[in-house]
Amino acid sequence: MSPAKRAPRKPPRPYHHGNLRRALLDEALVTIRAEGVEGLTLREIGARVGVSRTALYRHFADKRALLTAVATEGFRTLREQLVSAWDAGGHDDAAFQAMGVAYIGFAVANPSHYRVMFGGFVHAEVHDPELEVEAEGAFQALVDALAALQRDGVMRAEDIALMATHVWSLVHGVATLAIDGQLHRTGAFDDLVRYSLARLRTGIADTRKA
Amino acid sequence: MSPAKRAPRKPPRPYHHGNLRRALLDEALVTIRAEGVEGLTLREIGARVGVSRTALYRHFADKRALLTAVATEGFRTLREQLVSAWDAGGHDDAAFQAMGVAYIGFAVANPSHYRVMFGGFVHAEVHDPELEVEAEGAFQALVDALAALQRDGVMRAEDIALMATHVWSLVHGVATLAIDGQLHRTGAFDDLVRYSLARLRTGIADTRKA
DNA sequence: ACCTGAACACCGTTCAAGT
DNA sequence: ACCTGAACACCGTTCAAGT
Repeated sequence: MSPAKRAPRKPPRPYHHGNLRRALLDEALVTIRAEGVEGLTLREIGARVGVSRTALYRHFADKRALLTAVATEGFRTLREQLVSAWDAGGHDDAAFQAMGVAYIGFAVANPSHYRVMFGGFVHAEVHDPELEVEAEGAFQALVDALAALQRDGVMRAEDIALMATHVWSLVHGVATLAIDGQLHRTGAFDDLVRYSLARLRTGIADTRKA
Repeated sequence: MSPAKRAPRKPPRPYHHGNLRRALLDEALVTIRAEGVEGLTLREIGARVGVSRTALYRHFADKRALLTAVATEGFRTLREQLVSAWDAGGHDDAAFQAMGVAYIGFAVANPSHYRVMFGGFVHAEVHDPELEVEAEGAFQALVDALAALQRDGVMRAEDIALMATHVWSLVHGVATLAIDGQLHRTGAFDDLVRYSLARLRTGIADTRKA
């Protein structure tokens, strides 16, 4: 049979040839967004993608491996967005604020990803090297920015790991409270982000005479 | 043979007469602490307490109701510890730092409670009045302290809800990162808590001339 | 290689029945 | 009132078998 005349009567499934993995990940994200991580079932994902319940095990060792892949992807995207904000802003004080907005914005825009990244579903004593690399990379973007600002005399010249973790804690706190619907006591969300980042900056700014 | 005539051969179960609820809650906490909220199964709790799988439904409507009860209890304890720290410290600047230490300390000492309180297992659009009251109470303890400090000219006279949420975000961020094992990049945990609370204070302190 | 159905050992929850 | 066993409709995962 020549390739020319063998047009298949049944069009091949779009996930064939290696993109089943991608389709499963996308479907997982949609499901988590709609029903929470708790509501994620492998069977339903398979059904939605149009594949048997066990097809998923060709691409992921188990359910946790799926979630680890989601988290890994999330850290990579987060790092990209942090670096973008820092670079686009010109590596100065305002760019740092923009990084903070980008961090919280990522979490609020991708709550499914963020919850899997930090919800304790993955990190509990599991050592996935790829996940570790991406998580480290995102943290490093923050460290790099702070180091530059310290060099320029904008921020206090203090232990960089302590300062970066302090900053991370604040944006992580705002992000998780927002995602978990705990901010109904406060006014507009944008006002909170602006206020919180301004107070953060005051707390770590270098106020010595030049 | 028997030690005494009135000694029952089968000692009565300790959970009878109303304390089965208490026993179930305690066992749930132990299990969550050991295996995470994910690993909590009603059947195992029943078995551990020495009761059938369905006995639990006499005291809780369903699994979520059990978790809601755990969360409610957690908010109540948290409020008590925050108020204690604030009162014992004499309602001043140092007492506020002590409140911060108490908040983070509660989370780290009671990760099971804390995870259920904020892990998104309960709060998603569920309106439990008792839970709401206790959560509000804990937040109010923070608001009250900040209001007093604003009155005394220690903290900036800014929107109290914004400021309280900012403070809450930071301690919540430190607490959750600690619980989720994300702070291995930083040095000693106590140093981080001290540093972070000091930078928080600088950020919201009133620096006007008297 | 990639996918499938059947099967296994679990879940949360309901319910008729016991004391 | 409080507790029980049996039953139902689900899970994640394994495995022999198909293409």
